[in-house]
Amino acid sequence: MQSHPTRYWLMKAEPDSRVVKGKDVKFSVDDFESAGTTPWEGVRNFEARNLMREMAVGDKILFYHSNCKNPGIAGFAEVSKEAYPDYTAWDSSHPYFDAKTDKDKPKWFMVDAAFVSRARHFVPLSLLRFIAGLPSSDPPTEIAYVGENGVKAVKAMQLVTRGRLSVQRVTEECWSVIELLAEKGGWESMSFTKTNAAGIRQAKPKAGRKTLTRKIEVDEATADSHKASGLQDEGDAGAEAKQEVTSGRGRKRKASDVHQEQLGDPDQVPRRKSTRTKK
DNA sequence: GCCAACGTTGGC
DNA sequence: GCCAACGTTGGC
Repeated sequence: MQSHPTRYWLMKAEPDSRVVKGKDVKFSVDDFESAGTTPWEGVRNFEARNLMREMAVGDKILFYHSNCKNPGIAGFAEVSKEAYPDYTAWDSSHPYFDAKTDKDKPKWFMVDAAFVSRARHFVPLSLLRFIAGLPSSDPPTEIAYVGENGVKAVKAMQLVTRGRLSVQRVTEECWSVIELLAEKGGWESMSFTKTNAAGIRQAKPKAGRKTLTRKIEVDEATADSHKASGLQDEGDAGAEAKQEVTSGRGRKRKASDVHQEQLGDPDQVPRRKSTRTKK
């Protein structure tokens, strides 16, 4: 039934409890497994939204644990319902209510995702970063089975090169590598946490941005949440594809991610899919 | 339209 | 909890 080839995506959720407006937004692989199918609500980022609108039933999803002690891919899922308006944006009691949208012209969308399986071996981000930092395309012996193409695929993952988008496109090669890693494991004896074995990681540039300038005292007031909600319009901006990253402050990227989520029914526990919510 | 400030994401 | 990365807002 799909009129086009299956596509692959990576979607993040936060497995640790975090209370937002009185509701715990945590959504771990355990929660996902229990829920079976869940609406991916709360995404309030244009690029992430646009990607969800490209999803078709049957597309595969890498379920990622974000903003936690041990981030990484915890399971597999698939799109079970195409994008439709995210009704939580109209729920004024909801943490991610967006007063700027109206039902006649939905701005935010969500898809339904169905849990498929857990990763037999949790695939930590640290492993992916380690692979991405390898000097060549030769995988270490422990995971020789991923092959050179596998290493190349990981090196190109947005999860590694970009990071912040909570809904990302993933190549078929990448999907295969993650699936293999999750199935076979083998890196248990390696140590690449933090400084990781090769010390790779992206070293950080140090001079970078000047954002540091700001650190003022912000009162963390609770800001209204409206701010980020976006105002851009929906028009689809979609595509923006790439842009350059200018140096200095003005970087420009394009989209971003962000989503959060919320709850579904009053009875149900709210689940968060996205990573970070705003405070 | 540019760019500085700001607020958030999210790894560590 | 810290802070780097970066999207977004808003002044000009």
